[in-house]
Amino acid sequence: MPRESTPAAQAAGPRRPRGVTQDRILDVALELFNEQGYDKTSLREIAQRLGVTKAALYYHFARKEDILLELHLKLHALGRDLLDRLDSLDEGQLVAAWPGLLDEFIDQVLANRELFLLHQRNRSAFEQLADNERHQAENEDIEQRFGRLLANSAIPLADRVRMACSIGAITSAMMGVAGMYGEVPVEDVVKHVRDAVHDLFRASRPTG
Amino acid sequence: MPRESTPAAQAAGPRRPRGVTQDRILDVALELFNEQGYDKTSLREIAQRLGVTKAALYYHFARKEDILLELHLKLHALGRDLLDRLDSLDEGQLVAAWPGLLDEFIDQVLANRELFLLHQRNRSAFEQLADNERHQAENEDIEQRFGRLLANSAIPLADRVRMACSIGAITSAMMGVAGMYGEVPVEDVVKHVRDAVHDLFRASRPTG
DNA sequence: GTCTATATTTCGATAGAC
DNA sequence: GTCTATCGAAATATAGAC
Repeated sequence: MPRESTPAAQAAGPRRPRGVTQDRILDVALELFNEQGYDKTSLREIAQRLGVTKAALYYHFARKEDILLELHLKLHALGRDLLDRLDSLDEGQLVAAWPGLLDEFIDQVLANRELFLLHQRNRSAFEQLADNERHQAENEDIEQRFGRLLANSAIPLADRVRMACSIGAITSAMMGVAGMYGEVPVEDVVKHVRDAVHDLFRASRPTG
Repeated sequence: MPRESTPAAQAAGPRRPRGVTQDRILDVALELFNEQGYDKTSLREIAQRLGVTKAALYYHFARKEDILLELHLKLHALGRDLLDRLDSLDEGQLVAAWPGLLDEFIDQVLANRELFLLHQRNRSAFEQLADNERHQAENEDIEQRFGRLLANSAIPLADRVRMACSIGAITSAMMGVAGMYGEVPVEDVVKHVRDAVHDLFRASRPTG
């Protein structure tokens, strides 16, 4: 039997799928990457689920890596305006503004759970993207900017640590919300997450 | 179907004790997996850095997956006694005991940074291990047990959410400690992390 | 326990027809 | 834009000598 190119698509549905757009590829890829991991997902599988052949994907994306890159850029776009707003603040106002930004971040995670999940579960794959030309050319990586924030000694260390804590707390507590806490409304979970991370910044504590 | 014939290794001879080579493989593998990611690291590279050939590795580990599995089991052993102690508590005492357990967890993360880093950056690879026979036979996965804890409706949701938050906060804030906050002593960072996660459980807040 | 050599598989990527 | 067909390059894994 032929090794690849199992069309099965023409015959499968009542009508042939419309043109394979980049967005459909990205949707299916995101789905599969989250199910199996980026590295364990082959282009053959993506194509199969889309009902096209592997070669068709190469019309839209020159390399497999470019698919992941495109998903990464979506994530990047989300974080960019938050970080831009941070950059416009001086260190004194930054800590005070942080809880508000966390609320926005929580909203973003909620609205883009799959994207954030992808990042959380395929970190090393994302880090490999750093070598990518387009990645370097078009964007400064979000985590580099966040890293500089954490390294900024003008901000008290206690606050920087709590900034890092809050991001980790949010992603960790909200990511697999589906059933993670049993049959509980998502809004309830979110409310408690907001409370928790706000507590990290309102306690009376020594700065240093 | 074990590999068979581990010749006279544990006979307390002056020769190489059993397991030394396995440990060296695991050390190098952990190193490379963290540098490049599990999937992007080939057995050829591991063998090369060890100064042996690829085939030699197969004497010690039947499959590449088994190397990752062994590292996973080390991680599992660390978390097991913490979870065992949790299981011996009833829900009422559990929340009160949590901050103390967090301190121990922080110590474990500190003493095994590379292992925790591996897990954080290769999550999807670890999840693939679930299919592994030995993994299923010998161990109940740590994250499954933690998952049941979070789903335990006998504990107030607010507390369960904060449990999840605290774990994420610790791993997120402490993992890349090397230079993450500039040239700051690790002990200082750890102190602030302890303060932060303790705050998550001492604030006066409504339970629900 | 380690080696050489090779089998086997699968994947990413390309060429060219339609 | 999608297909058929195939290439070339890895990688995992095995066989068997020493």
